[in-house]
Amino acid sequence: MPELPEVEVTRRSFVSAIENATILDVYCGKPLRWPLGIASAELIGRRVRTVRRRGKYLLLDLDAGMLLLHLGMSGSLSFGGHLPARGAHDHFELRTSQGTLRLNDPRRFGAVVFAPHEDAPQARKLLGGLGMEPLSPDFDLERFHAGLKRRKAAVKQVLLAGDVVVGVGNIYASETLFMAGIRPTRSAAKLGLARVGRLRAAIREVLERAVNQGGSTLRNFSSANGEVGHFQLDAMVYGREGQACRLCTTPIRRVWQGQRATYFCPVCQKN
DNA sequence: AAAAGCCCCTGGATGC
DNA sequence: TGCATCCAGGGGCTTT
Repeated sequence: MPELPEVEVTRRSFVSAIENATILDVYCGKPLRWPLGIASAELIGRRVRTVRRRGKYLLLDLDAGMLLLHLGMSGSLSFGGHLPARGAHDHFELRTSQGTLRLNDPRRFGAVVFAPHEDAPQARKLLGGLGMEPLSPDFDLERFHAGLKRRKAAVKQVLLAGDVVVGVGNIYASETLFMAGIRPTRSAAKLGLARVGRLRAAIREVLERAVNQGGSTLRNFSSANGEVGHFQLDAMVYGREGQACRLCTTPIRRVWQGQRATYFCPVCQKN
């Protein structure tokens, strides 16, 4: 579900529909990861300026303050004038003059947090440590290389940590390292410029393609306006333990790194 | 400062 | 069919 492409596709699917809408009512269901941080009544009457994205966070800019929204592992948004009746996992709703924004999140790892402004502690706590945006021009080779240089941990885990580059989730981490021919357990600091260059290209390519094709469909992703993503991630390694590598037929291996599965081809990803 | 573990929660798949 | 176990796409927090 929500890796960077899904979050971006979701944003695009409702940003123009919600811009300039006035908040009429707020619904909070079961608690999410953190409390909203403001009495919901205080949001009523404020207007939604626009919706931005930073990493996997959506930022709803209000005329006073902002809402930071995260989809966690199982969250999805819908926006519309006539949404179906609320279900058991619909835990947050913003009813506006232009439609209702609804968060469905079975596992409730997601969050909606109010911050008075982007430099306020509530926002800095969540956004402060984020790395470069992979699809923006500031994701250049030198800075990426420098960022990896000062991390001795395994490159897979550095990608996931998001403090060097954001938006590379567990699936894309395995996939992009395969594309770049890099062993996931390799120390990030030890990667040479050529490999870092291949990794950077792989990250850009995969994420960009997924965004352009409407979000990857790791299961059944659909954006806030109900459109279904068409990008079938044809995994080269992810989820393919024991199956033949699509390039060299060697069985794909699975290892655990920081309580998460990593997949790689021992031959195509020598080091 | 960085790295390693832990944990939040529900549901689907699998195995007995 | 029922029940237990394992696993899941994230990431902040606490402990080393």
